[in-house]
Amino acid sequence: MCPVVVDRNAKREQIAQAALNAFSKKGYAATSVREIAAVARVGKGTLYEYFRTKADIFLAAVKCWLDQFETRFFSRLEGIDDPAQKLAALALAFVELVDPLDPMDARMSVEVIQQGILEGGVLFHRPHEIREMMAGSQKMVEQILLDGISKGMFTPETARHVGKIAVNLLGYLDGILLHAVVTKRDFDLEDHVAFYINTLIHSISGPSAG
Amino acid sequence: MCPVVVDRNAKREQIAQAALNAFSKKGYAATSVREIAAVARVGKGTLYEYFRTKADIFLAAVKCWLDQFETRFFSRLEGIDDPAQKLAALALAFVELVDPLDPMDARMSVEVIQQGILEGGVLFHRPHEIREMMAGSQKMVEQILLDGISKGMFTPETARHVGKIAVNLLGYLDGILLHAVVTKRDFDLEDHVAFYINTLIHSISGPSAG
Amino acid sequence: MCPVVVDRNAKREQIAQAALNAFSKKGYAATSVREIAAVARVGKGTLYEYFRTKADIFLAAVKCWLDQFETRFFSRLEGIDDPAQKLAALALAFVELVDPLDPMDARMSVEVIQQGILEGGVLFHRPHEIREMMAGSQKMVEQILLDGISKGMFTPETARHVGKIAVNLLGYLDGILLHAVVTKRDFDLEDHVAFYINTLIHSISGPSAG
Amino acid sequence: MCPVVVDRNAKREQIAQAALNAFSKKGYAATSVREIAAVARVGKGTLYEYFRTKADIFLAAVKCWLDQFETRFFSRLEGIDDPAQKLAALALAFVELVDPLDPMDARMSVEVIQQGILEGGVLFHRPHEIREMMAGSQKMVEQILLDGISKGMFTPETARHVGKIAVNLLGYLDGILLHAVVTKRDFDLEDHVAFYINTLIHSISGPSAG
DNA sequence: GATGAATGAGCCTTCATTCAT
DNA sequence: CATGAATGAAGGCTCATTCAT
Repeated sequence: MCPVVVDRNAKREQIAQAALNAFSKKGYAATSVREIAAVARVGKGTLYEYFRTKADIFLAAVKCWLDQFETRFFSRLEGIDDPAQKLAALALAFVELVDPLDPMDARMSVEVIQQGILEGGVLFHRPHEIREMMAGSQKMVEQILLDGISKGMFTPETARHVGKIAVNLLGYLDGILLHAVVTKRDFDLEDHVAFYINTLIHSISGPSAG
Repeated sequence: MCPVVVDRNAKREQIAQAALNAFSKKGYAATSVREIAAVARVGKGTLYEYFRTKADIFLAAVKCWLDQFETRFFSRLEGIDDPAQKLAALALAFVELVDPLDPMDARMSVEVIQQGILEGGVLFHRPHEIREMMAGSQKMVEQILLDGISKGMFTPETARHVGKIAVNLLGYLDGILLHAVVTKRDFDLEDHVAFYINTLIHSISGPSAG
Repeated sequence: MCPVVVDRNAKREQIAQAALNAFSKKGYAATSVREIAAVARVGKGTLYEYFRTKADIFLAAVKCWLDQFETRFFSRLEGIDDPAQKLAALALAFVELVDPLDPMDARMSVEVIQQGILEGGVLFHRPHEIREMMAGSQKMVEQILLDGISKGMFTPETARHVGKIAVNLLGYLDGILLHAVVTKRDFDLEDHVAFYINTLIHSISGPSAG
Repeated sequence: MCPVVVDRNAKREQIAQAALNAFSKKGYAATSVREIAAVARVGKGTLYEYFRTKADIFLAAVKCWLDQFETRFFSRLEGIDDPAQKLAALALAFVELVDPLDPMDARMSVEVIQQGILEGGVLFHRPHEIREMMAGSQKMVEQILLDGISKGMFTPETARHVGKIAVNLLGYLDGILLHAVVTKRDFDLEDHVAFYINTLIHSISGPSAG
């Protein structure tokens, strides 16, 4: 007559968020379904009402993580117009989003890479999903570069390398973040990134930029 | 009085090598000791004659991997004197050592990072080991830079940034390699790395370099 | 909201009882959890829903055994008032509770002793538990003796030895039971015990008892 | 031409002795063949030159234990003539042979009982061996009693009960020793045994003994 | 819809025994 | 004769998944 209406999507989201917390602490393999259920404050069986397998839960957690990351990320870039400043802001946003004491983001990055690389990894046969995760950021960086060129701030020659520059920048950011996390940050991350960005901007700026 | 004589060290090494193959395919958690034994072509019990635990086997595999990497690496740099060329060679060595079809190295990198980052990871409480693994490469890059400065090829100002430049370079290389592996190399890795190195060298070279 | 309701305590008890049967047949070490599960008619995994380890199962089985023993034991002594008769009844109860064809009690005694004595035994570091198991019986015997003294049936001098007499009696009973079990009862157990009790009672009875 | 002559029996004995030490510390199941070999200071393979199985080693250890026990035992009784004193000496010999700090004897007793009682126990299908182990002591006690009777120190009626008295005495001694070991001797063992013996002797002595 | 009791495949590890030397 | 390297069966235990309620 009056069935309890539950927003299935909301609950899925809640579970995915809980799973994200769990997975980013101990990784996919070491996180048990029981733990996820406990963190999500639902019964173990309930998980299987919303997801078919543990792997599905992981996928949802990854999506959850990406969404949150994007949201936080864009809010950092809002209102910045100058392309050079925008590049710097983008890089620093990456950096600042990694809390050295709770480096959930970095851990999830590694876990995602892991699961995508390894045979038998949860994402191994889903290159599409992985490709998609990365495409967004690349487009964004390219856009900034093209904008700078059209504004005359970056040399026209830069146009020939936008793809390379974007991929390199994102690769660098991921790599330096990993190093920071792995070494428990025994170097000044912000400083290093700023140095990289300065060099980059300098190399693509026209002579008038000096 | 006359027991079977076996070179225990050689056998350890052989097992470690086999374990390396196994671990780099499926990761630590997903690789069972049974599989390791099968790859090493020994009985399951034999593993425990040479190692106390699965974690110990992993450690040995990591060491094995590092050793091999260093060996191959140094052989690439032999006989190169020009600092700029040396930097380029170093970067390309990194790149070329990652076989896109069997990217063992990248996978082990990720696995090692993983085990070092994650709570309960095999390397979690061994930051010393991890730090050590990374220190060698950094020193090497710094040495090349200083050499270039003393030879007047790199600007004296570069001296103030050798640490940063080295860390950034290595971070970049790891990051871009990961991207290459994860995306199954849908960009031209060598080209991207060459571009990065050119930009770097250009930015630290004196005006006469132009 | 509406999960399967199971009386967890009842199930624990049921498993403990099954474990008791298994352990008393083959001992702690030689009984596998698989066997316990089979006897309890549950899955292997289910055991671990109710107990943390095999050792915990053993402990529960021991408690189960003690409880049952006490219950059967007290029912034998009910309604007997005469102290001498009570001593005799107590001894015979011990005896009769050991079925020569299924001498579970004696076997569990030995197993408990074993696990308590041996380095690495499950009960080795729980002297408290063992002490407690034994204290009850001793108190009971002492009470009977004191009762007999106050009724003038046992000599006042007996009072000085109640502790010794009780410990000796219980030691004797355990020892003679073990012999009976070990030798598969090739002597008349009841007769021997009766003889011992008669001698004991005679030695502590006043001259008027003659 | 000149083969090394090794006294196989001596080596067997040496191994059995080492095994005895090992078994009496941790019991049959928990003692590994490797440990026995280590204690015996021989190679693991060597054990199998002298024994067919671990069970055989245990048997030899048991025999070794019994032999030593008897030897020590008889040396205590030498030169005592008075039957009553002899009984007392015999009982105290039992007691004194159990070192409270290294209660090897008691542990071996339990282990032997264990292995004889339990299904699958090493001695389970060897009742003959067990029977034999016990027969010697019983005969000895009976002999003392008969001697006392013929000397007029024990009542003629005692003759009807020599078997019972002997079995009871030995049962008592085993039982009280076990209690002493299990409770880590929290009662005065010698005192209790002396009390038992006094009562026994008193009950079988003629009126003139008073 | 929600739950947690139940399960067995599969994990890492130990160990008695064999056998080449 | 003496050895220890090699082994696989078997052990205790975990955990993703199912299912009755």
